[in-house]
Formats: sequence, C-alpha cells, structure tokens
Amino acid sequence: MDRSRVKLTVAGKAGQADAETRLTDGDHQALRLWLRMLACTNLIEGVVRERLKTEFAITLPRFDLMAQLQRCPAGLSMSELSQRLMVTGGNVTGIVAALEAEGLIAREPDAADRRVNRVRLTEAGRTSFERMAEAHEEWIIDLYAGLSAEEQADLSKLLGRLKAHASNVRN
Amino acid sequence: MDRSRVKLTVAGKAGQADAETRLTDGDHQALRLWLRMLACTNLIEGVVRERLKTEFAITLPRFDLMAQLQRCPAGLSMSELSQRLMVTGGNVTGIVAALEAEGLIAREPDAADRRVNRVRLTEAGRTSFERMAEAHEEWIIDLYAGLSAEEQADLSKLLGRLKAHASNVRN
DNA sequence: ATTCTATATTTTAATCTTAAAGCAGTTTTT
DNA sequence: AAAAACTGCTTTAAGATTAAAATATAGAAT
Repeated sequence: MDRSRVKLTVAGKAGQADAETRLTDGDHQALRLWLRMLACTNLIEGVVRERLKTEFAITLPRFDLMAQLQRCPAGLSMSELSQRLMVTGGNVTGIVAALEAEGLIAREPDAADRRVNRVRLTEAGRTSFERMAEAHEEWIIDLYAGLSAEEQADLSKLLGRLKAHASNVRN
Repeated sequence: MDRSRVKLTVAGKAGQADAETRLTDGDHQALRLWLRMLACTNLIEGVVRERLKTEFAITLPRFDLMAQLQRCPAGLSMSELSQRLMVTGGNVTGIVAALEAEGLIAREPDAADRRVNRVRLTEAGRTSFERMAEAHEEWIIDLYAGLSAEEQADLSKLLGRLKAHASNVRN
C-alpha cells in the first residue's frame, strides 16, 4: 500500500467525512444502509474516474460508451447506445461527437433506414480500449479484494434481491 | 403495486437494459459485482431524484445540502459543507446560491474570520426540509423492504468491509 | 512590520446530464 | 395516396460537477 501520494486537496475533492459518518441515532436502518451503499459506490466510481483520467486521459462516460461498442463489433445505433448506457439520447449525441472528434469511433448512415446512425469503434479505438479495459478490470479486482470470493458472492446475491425489489417499487 | 403509469419514454430515460445485463461469460466476478452494485445504486438514486423533483420540486444535491444543515442548527461554513457532501467548493457555491435565491437557506459572514461564510436553514427551509425528509425516509425504507432486517444487516456489514478496503486502495 | 504560507471562497472553462422541443424519415390508418 | 402516428436523432436550456486559477483574509516566520 502506497501512502506516499498524500492528498493536499488544494482545490480538489474535499477531505473524508462521508455522508454515513454524519448519521443520528434516530435514523432508520434502511437509511443508514442506503448512505453506506452510496458512499461505497461513490468511492469506487471516484477511483475509476480519476485513474481513467490520469492514466488514459479519458472520462468515465466515454469509456463506458466504448465498452458497449466493443461488445458489438457490428456497431450500434444511437438509440441502442442510449438504452444500454441507460442515459438519454441527447447525452449520447454529445459523447459520440466527442469520441468521433478524437478518432476513436466512427459513424455511418444505415443503408436500410436513413434515420439511423450506426456507430462503431475505429481500429485506433479498439486498440486503445483493449489496453484501458485490462487496467480497469484490475482496478476493480483490487478494490474488491477486501472481500473473499464467498463474501463477494453473498454481496452479489443480496444486491440482486435488492435490485429486483426496488425495480418493482419504482413503477 | 401500481402498473398504470406506463412509461412511454418519449425523450426521457431509455428503456431497461441495465449495464449488468450486458456482461460476457469471460468477465471477472468482481467486475460483475461492481456493475450490479452500480445498477442498484443508480436505480435507487434515480427513484429518489425523480420523486424529489415531482413531489417537492427540488433536486437531490439541494436536498442533500439541506440535510447537512438540518443536523447543524448553528450553521456550517462553505468548507464544512464541501467536506460533508464530499464535493468541491465550487460546487457548493452554486448550490448554496440556488437555495439562497429560493429563501430556504441564509448566509452570514463569520464574526471571527472574515473569510468565512456561515450558512444555515431559514425557518421556511427547516419547515420545508422536515416534510421532505419524512417522505424520503419512507421511500428508502420501501425500496429496501425486499430485504429482511437480517439481510440488511449482512449487506451493511459487507459494504462496511468493502468501503474500508477500497479506502486504502485509493491512496 | 513584512513576507511567506496556508485557508476560505468564488470564478471560469470543460464535461456530463436531463427534459423538452423540433426535425427528418418511416409506418400505419383511413 | 394523404393524414396521422411513431421512431431516431439533434438541439436547447438548465443544472451539476470538477480542476484550476484568482481573490481575500489569516497566521507564522523572520
């Protein structure tokens, strides 16, 4: 563990006193759990975001979009990207424009339906993504290494149940 | 369960095909777990965000800021808010400005240190927050009701361990 | 006292995000 | 075929977010 990179926090992300720390005794168990879960997710997401930026000069949304494209070498339409990334169409428009400007993806009009734009990774994009994805997977493995394989399985199961229930509540 | 509110998704958030659904067999356990956790958090956060907006016409960041202030009737400085919310100072500046414009919070210069701005809830802000907080807690309880008290405790324990480990990895 | 250093806050530029409105092209109804 | 309805995408306006630079004040060192 390398403690040498001390964070001075001149103007960056503030010190650590996360949401959870601030709870009162009166708060309900579910509320505490939710804040803890949020803190965990933000922590991990923050690490990923920061490393993608410093090590690969890319943002998380752009990385995520490239990840979707890599699984579909034939390409995806803007709508399909929107669904898979669970974001609005306008958002995809912006991210695709940025990645296209960087030469990492390309778009072609669909032959059958002139409304559709088909997006795919360029060769440069594929090469670049493969390197990033490998590093990314290692980061995640390391971040979760505090839990044994069995604990990870337990966590996954609980989250699966939570997700199933919460999905119903939403509607 | 009310299924009557069918989502037409004209231009809003796209259909449901969450990140997790898109995984390959080759992906590592930790990566799958991470995507599931992210999907869960986003799901719950989305519900909260949406309901705060439709039922109380407020955004989640503003609600979170008010929550911090409610726990500290004496008020908090901008820096303290920044730390507790785990966001940058510039971000707090913007959110405080918005809440001040709505008359929900007030700011006064600190007597002892002229650099400091002390922020607190106004009477209107406190009244408004109390109503929202009550509803919010119920939403969370409902969203987590798919897990028994024991399962919630297990989940909390696992997340606590994960958080502790990931905090170390970050540095 | 003056200079250096640190802290508190704001401003700016860039990116991401959503909801809503609009345009272009496709499909269905009549 | 014309009209209506739908689908795919982009644009716009508003908000959130960060990092970095700028400003103002405070405290420490000389």
